[in-house]
Formats: sequence, structure tokens, C-alpha cells
Amino acid sequence: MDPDGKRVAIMAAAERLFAEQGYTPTTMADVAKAAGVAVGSVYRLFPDKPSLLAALHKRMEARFVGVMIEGWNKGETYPDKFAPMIVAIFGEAARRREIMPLYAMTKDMAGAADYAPNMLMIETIARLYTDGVDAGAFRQIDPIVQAHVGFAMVEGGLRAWMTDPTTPRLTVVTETLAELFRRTFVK
Amino acid sequence: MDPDGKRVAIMAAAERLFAEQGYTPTTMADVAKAAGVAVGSVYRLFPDKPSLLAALHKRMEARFVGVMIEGWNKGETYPDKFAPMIVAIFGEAARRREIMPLYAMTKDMAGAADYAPNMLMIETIARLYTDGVDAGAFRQIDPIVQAHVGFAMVEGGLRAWMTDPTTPRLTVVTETLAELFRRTFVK
Amino acid sequence: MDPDGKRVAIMAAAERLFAEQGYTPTTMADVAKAAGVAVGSVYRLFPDKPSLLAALHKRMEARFVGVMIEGWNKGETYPDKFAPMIVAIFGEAARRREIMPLYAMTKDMAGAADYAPNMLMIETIARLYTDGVDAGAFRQIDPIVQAHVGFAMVEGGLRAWMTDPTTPRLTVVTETLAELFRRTFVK
Amino acid sequence: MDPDGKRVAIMAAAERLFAEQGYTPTTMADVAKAAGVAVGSVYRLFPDKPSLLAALHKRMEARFVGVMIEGWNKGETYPDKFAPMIVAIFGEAARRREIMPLYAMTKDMAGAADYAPNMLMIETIARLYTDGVDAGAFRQIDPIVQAHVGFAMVEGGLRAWMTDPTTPRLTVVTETLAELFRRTFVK
DNA sequence: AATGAATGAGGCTTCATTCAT
DNA sequence: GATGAATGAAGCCTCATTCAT
Repeated sequence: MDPDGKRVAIMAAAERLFAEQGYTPTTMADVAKAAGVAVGSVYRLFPDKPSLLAALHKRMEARFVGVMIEGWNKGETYPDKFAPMIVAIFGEAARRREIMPLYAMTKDMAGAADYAPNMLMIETIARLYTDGVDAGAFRQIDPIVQAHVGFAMVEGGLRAWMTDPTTPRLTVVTETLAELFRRTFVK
Repeated sequence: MDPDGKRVAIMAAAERLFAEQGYTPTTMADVAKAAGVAVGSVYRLFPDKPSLLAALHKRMEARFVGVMIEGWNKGETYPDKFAPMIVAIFGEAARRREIMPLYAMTKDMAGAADYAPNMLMIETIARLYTDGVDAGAFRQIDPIVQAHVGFAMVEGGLRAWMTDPTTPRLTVVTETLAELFRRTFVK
Repeated sequence: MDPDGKRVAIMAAAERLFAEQGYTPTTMADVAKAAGVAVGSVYRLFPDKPSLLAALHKRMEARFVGVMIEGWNKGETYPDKFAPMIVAIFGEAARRREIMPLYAMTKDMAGAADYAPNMLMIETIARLYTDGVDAGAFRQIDPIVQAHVGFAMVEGGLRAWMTDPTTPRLTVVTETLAELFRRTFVK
Repeated sequence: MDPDGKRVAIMAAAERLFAEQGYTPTTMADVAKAAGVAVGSVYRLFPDKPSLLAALHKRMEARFVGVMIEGWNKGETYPDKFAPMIVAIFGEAARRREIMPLYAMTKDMAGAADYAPNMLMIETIARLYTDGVDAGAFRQIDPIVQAHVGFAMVEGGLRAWMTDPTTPRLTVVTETLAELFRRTFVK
């Protein structure tokens, strides 16, 4: 297995186990075994257990930011950017449904005082929104509030969908959410 | 110290320590010491560590539900119920600012698979909203989505406020949030 | 077993195992097992492994200093103090023959940078010697050199005896050593 | 780098690291890195970690024996052989001051039960002394005691000098030590 | 009921050693 | 011969939980 493949395997195993059983209950030995490598190999790639979780968080966030921007750019006019963005985010969430619990796994991370998860997403939302304000498309509200509430609405939508994660529901939830976004932020 | 006072002391200690250092890093001995009781006494009142956290969650949620309903009832007409409700929630959050991190501490609870935190709040929000729909005051949208998104908006607002938890900001954040609620849910 | 008995048992076990197998090769589990207690109990009495060794060092040194002074005081006149002192030290060494290797176990003690073993003995030797100088019985030489060399001579004598630790040899070694001390330090 | 240069580099690195941090805390990877070679190369030259330490001990001892004999031979008459020998030993010790802690690193060597460090020096001392006895220059005392105590006196002198390792002190310590040797062993 | 000493399973992490490249 | 990634056994230590006093 090439070194990159090993890193990939370890992250995949950790992602699955952390999401399934929780961070603390999962042992580094569990991760190594599930990845098909030795414990020592995990430690050569990630200095310790918190770092492994941090790497997963980072990657997950990068993916969400990526699809979010992609979706946003699909919409031609400003109000029409919401729907494709939300669809894109939910698509990613659907694809990675079983690892979504990772999002809740920050506070108990040992020594994570400085790790600010979701910050990249919140900042990205703030930027996209500000562009819309500059373009005269969105109402001018407090940008901090906007970013946090905007992000939270997506989170809430995802949790709503999680109560019944089927395709028909996906349509209902994303459409409702897009409508709420429009009502909330569009002039 | 009477048994009730002991229970109170233990919960207060645990609340503070869990919030400050995280659930896993806090030991039962830490809790006992901070509460001024013996470890055995903690175990006589709470069967195990997860139960202690669950009790804290439950109490915190009950408090939030209480002030939320109280605030809601302060508003005379339906659209005017949002602002006092939000103010009440934020007041409670401000009062208990340092224990808010407890909210993030559910996923990693050992064996907590079946513990659904915030459910009482989400259900209460759903009920209040449904009343408003029945009264013809609110738009009819998917109630699941509504409840989750409504709750998430409050969470997001709280997080926004946490970035600068001062009294002037409190006003800005609550007013903005009330406005977003009105735009989102009022007919 | 009373708490003090537990401490005694742990120290006895550690002393024997460290001396027999070396410090690093001996595990805390070995010590606990040999002492008939749980690992956790060892850790309640000694914060970590180096502390356990340090406690042994301290006790061993205190014992040696005790018998050394006792022996010294047995001698009436100054030159006659050497022989009983040396006999006393060797008596103690004979009694604890199998733990003498502990003396060599300082350098590799993790984080022992500040632990100065034998310092109490060296200082005691310096003091006894200085008294003799003040009384006009001993030659005046550099006290630092005196103390270190005096201590080393005892060490060397002990090692010489260790090559054949029998009672007849004990007599030969202690008498020779006393003679060397007299020649070296007496006016 | 030729194989011999590699051996030299590894020993130099190990010597420095063992002396600085201790034997157990130093890893074979540390040694390899400091020597600028791969771990595997260390293992091609030294079968395992204890062997590496043994090689260092052996070399250090050979050096001391070498300078000791050289110094000894500088003295014309028997009593005058002590001073140059001691000066030579201390010169070597001064040159290699920072690696002197290696001397303390024998007992904890894993599986070193059979390794008797300093034996070459002690035997050499015994031989030189016996020659002096045969030549009628030294008092006849137990040779085992003589050798061990003689060696220990040098050790003690070195430790005394270590408490203030300056050139002026060097003179004081070596002269005092030579005097003690003369008093102790010369007829 | 209260106490806190005792227990020991189990986690994280290290590192000597090997061996495929 | 050289490299250094891989291995996995094993150690230190923690801490939830129990139970004798």
C-alpha cells in the first residue's frame, strides 16, 4: 500500500469508527485494525488521537466548503443561488450521511481549545453573503449574526432531514430551506 | 448537608467542570472533590457518569423550555411573541453562559446512543409554532423542518453572541434574530 | 493491611526487584504484584516510577547516615572513630547486600536531573571530618575533596567486599579500610 | 562516508546523547539521526542497543587505561608515579567531561548482568600497584581492596572536581589526590 | 448513609528491531 | 550496503466503579 493509500485508509477507518461509536470509545487500536495497519503506522501519520480527529474535521469542512461554493456559483442571479447551494450541501451530507455525527465531536477533544471547527464554513458563508449585499441583492444585517444563523439553518435542516433521510424528504427539506433563506436574507 | 443539598452541590460542580474541561477529562473524583462530598456519595445519587451528564442536560433543557414558554406567553399577538421569547432564551443563556458548552457534549457520551438532547426544546418549539399555524398567524411549512430550523436559528444566534458576549451586542443579536424569525415564519 | 504496611510492602518489593533486575526492566505491575497490591495502590502512594526509586534512595541513604553516625560516636578518640564507623557502614551494607545495586541507579532515572543521591552522606562525612579538624585530630585538606574521596573510599571498599561477600573478608576489608582512612586523614 | 567513519559518527552521537539524556530515554532513532545515518545502518554495525553502550564503555575505558599507563610511566621513581598518572586521568576526564555520566550507566543496561565495567581499569591499577609492591615501593595490602579503593579514590576526586570544573580547581584536586595516594599506598 | 482506599482493565503511546525496496 | 517505513509488544498511568469500615 502506498503511503498515501495508508493515510486514506486510516482516515476512512477513523471517520467510520468515530461516527459510529464516538470519539472516546474508539481506540487507536480499533482504528489501526480497521485500517489494516499497525498502531505505530497510525502514529507516524498522525501525532496523536486529537490530531486524527482534527484532520477528519478539516477534510470534512473543506469538502463542504467546496461543494457549497460550487452550488452557489450554479445559481445565475442572487436569489437563485440559494437553492443550488443548499442542494449541493445536502448532496454532500447525503453522500456522507453516516459520518455527520463527527460534527458534534469537538468539545470533548482533548486540548482542542484552539480548534475552531466550522469556522471555515462560517467565514465562507459570510463572504458569499457580503458579496450579495454589495451587489444589492441581500438585506444588510449584522454579518456575524447572519453567518452564524445561516450556518445554523443549514445544520437545522440537516438534522431535520436526518429524522427521515430519504430522497423524497430531501426534496421537501431543501426546498423549504431555500425558501427560508430567501425570506430571511433577500431584500 | 441534606441529601437534596448534596445533589445540588454535585450537579453544580459537575456542570462547571464538564463545561470548563470537557466531559471525558473530568473525573468523578474531580466532581466529588469540587462538590465537597465523597465519591461514593456521587454514586449513590447518580448511577454512573453518563447519568450525571444526562441529569445536567435534562435540567438545562427544562430551564430553557420554561423561560421560552414564559417569554412566548408575554407576547400578546402572534408575531409579537417572538421577540420576548428570544429575549428570555438569551437571558437564560447569558445567566448560564459558562455552561453553554454542555450542549455540545452529547455525541461523545459513552453509550448515549439513545439519548436525544434538545428534543424537549424542539418539540416545544414545534408545538408553539403549530398553535400559531392553527391560529392562522404562521405560514404552514413542514413542521419538522420548522422545529429544527427554528431551534438551530436560536443556537446560531447564541453562537453569534458568544463571539462577543456583551450587553449591547445582546440587544443587536436578539433584535436581529426576532426579525429573522418574523420573516421566516410569519405569514 | 494497614496503609503503612502497604507502603512498606511496596517499597520492599520495589527495592528487591530494582536491585535484582534493574530499574527500567522492572515494571510497575511487577512491583504491585510482588507487593500483593493493585497497580493503582502503588500510584496512590507514589506519584510515578521515578518517585518510587527516589523514595528508596532516600530511605537507604538515611539508614546509612544513621548507622554511620552511630558508629562514629562509638569511637572515643578521633583516630579511633574510623574503625567503628566503617564497621557500622559495612554491617548495614551486609544486612542489605542484595539491594546495594540501587546505588548505581540514579543517572538513568527519568527526570532525575535535580536528584542528588548520596549528597546527605557526603555532607555528613564532611561535617564529621570538619569536627575532627577543629579538634586538631585531622589534617586540614580541601573539604570538598575530602568528603568525596572519603565517600568514594567506602564505596570502593564495599565493591571490593562484594567480590567475595563473606564474613572473614568483611574483617579484612574493614580493617584495611580503617587503616587507609587513618593514613589519609589523621594528622 | 566510509564504514569506519560511519562507526565513528554513530559512537560519537550515541556517546553525546546517552550522556546528555540518559541511556533509556535515548532512542536508536535519535542516535541514527544525530549520526546522520539510517537506523538500519546502526544495526548493521551494532547488534542491539546494549551493545552500542558496551562499545562506548569499552572505548572510554581503553582511553582511560591508555592515558593512565602513560602518566604512570612518566614518573621516574615509584612514589612520583602517582601525580602524573592522576594528572593524566584528570586531563582525559576534563577533555571528555560531558560524557563522564556514561560511567554511571551500567546497572540499568538491559541484560547487562555479565558486563563488568571498569574492570579493565581496576585490573590495571592492581597490576601497576603490584609492580610497586614487588619493587618494594608500596605497602603490602590486600590487592583487591587496594585496586577497588584506588579506583574509587580517583572517582571521588573526579566527582569533587565536577562540583567546580575549573582549571585552578583541577590543580588543587589532583595535587590533593596525589598526596592521598602517596599516604595511602607508599611504604 | 458516608467515606475514600482499593481495584485492575484498558487506553495511549513509544521504540527496539526487522526487512522490503 | 543503505534506507526508513512498518510492526506490535509492552509499559506507564488513569479512572470508573466497588465495598469494607
